[in-house]
Amino acid sequence: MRSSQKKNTFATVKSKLIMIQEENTSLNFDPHVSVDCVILGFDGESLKVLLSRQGEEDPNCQYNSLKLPGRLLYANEDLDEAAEDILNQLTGSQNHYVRQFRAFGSPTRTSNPKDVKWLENAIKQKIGRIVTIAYLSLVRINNRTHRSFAGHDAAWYKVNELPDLAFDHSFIISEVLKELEVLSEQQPHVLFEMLPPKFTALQLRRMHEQICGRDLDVRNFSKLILNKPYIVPLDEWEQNVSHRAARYYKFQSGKLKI
Amino acid sequence: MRSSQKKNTFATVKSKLIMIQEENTSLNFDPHVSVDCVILGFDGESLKVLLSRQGEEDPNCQYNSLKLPGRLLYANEDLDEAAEDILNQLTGSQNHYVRQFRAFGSPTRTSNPKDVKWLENAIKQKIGRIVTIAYLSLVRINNRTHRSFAGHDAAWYKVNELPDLAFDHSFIISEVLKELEVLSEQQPHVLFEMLPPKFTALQLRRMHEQICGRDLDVRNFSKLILNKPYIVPLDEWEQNVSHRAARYYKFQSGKLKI
DNA sequence: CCAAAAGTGTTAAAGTTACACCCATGT
DNA sequence: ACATGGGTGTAACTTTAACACTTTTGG
Repeated sequence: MRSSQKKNTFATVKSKLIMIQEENTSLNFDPHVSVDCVILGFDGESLKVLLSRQGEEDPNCQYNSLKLPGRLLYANEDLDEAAEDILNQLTGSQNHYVRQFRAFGSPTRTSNPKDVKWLENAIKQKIGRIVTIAYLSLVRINNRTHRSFAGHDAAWYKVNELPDLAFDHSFIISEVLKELEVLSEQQPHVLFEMLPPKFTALQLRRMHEQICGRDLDVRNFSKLILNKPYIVPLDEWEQNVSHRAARYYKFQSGKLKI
Repeated sequence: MRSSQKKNTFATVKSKLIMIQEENTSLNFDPHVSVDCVILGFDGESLKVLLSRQGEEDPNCQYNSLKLPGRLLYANEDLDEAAEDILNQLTGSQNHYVRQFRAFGSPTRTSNPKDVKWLENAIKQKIGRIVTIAYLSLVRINNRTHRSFAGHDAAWYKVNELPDLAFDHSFIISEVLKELEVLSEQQPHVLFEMLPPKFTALQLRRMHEQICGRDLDVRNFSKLILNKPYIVPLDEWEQNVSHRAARYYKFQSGKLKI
């Protein structure tokens, strides 16, 4: 033991340092790897995305304080595990849909001066570059969802009215929203993760309208969606509404033949 | 200049080394990031994937010598750039389709002893973990494509008859093939990157059959595909075939309304 | 004239779109 | 009674799937 310690002469240590520095700046430079989650929900009116706020709400703040929830990847952690963990930290372990979306690795994605400032402050080390793996997830908005995450507040924001976000997070969200439109056509059943256990036809239709960005015909929508075997009508109706009460439906995950 | 050099005292250098080592082994341990390309082609009969062979063809070789072409990400290089570069190294700068597919980052994906052996041999440093960003690309198979890549041979292999591959590359390919089936339905025009400039209806149909894994009706296929505006018939026919000569078509990338 | 692959149309079924009126409830 | 949103059906059109015979060419 001792004898191996003794090998740390100035020359040896310095050569190791140079080796590592070269490694970090040349061919095999290793970027940091992070996982960011685009967590989407629907409140009956609008599509919303869960963002975490870093630091003060001061509008003169020196860095972009709103960002997607995410963090650097831990050692020995799978990408999917990291995404699940981030999600659970924020929303508890309720049901949700989560899927890898895409990696974003532009060398300039962390170069905005405001973001550099934040990174240096938050991570306490010089960050050259971060390759992030973005995840798309769909959850139900409820009160428990407003949890703090790593000491920072998380809150829901309408996807149509987003302020400036850190890094390329605005871009990532816009790409995810395009993907969501595809998803709503190909696997409409995953969208039910965003609805309450009981929902009306109107809620269901509004959600689809928000996602595909246009109004849908009421009658055609009923035929196409409400007749699916995985949507079952309940013997419950709205209460105390000043018009004919709407029926409630539930999602039956059993057989989801489309 | 000189005075700043002098700051590299033993203590300073050693503390830097420790800092870097800690950074590499604790919470924010940084995995290596690589880009691997699933390069697909069609030879008129079968779907094929371009694999690179590392080292000898000896069946008793100590490591899995066939793998997807790929490499670690360079500093200041975008993910898409890396994929394009890998592709160009192998195939020249002909037309091709290339798109990010998915990141694979299981901590155990590099733990097969054969693969560890190869990594140590090839990269000359201890590799804890590699997160790879897999790309899907479609190219035309021609003679120029059989290039060497970083000193290793590359060759086409039928996707239905693949031998064991290094790491999780067999899995990555199988996932990409599922994606290709989706792609062939949603953006059938990208498939033309795999066909020669002139092709017959039979070649086109065989390609689709290989991708979707079942036989297609000749007449329906003609109606659905050959009538697309982006497929234009030529006044050329096969020569010297012992049956009625088939017409050649070309792909017109101008207006690809589906 | 035979073998081998090319080329071509019709019909039935399913799915999609467009469109308008009466119903139930609270005020 | 009225204002508000709930709920329902039909007809035209488009898309998909199933299916068989004649044509061209070389040997």
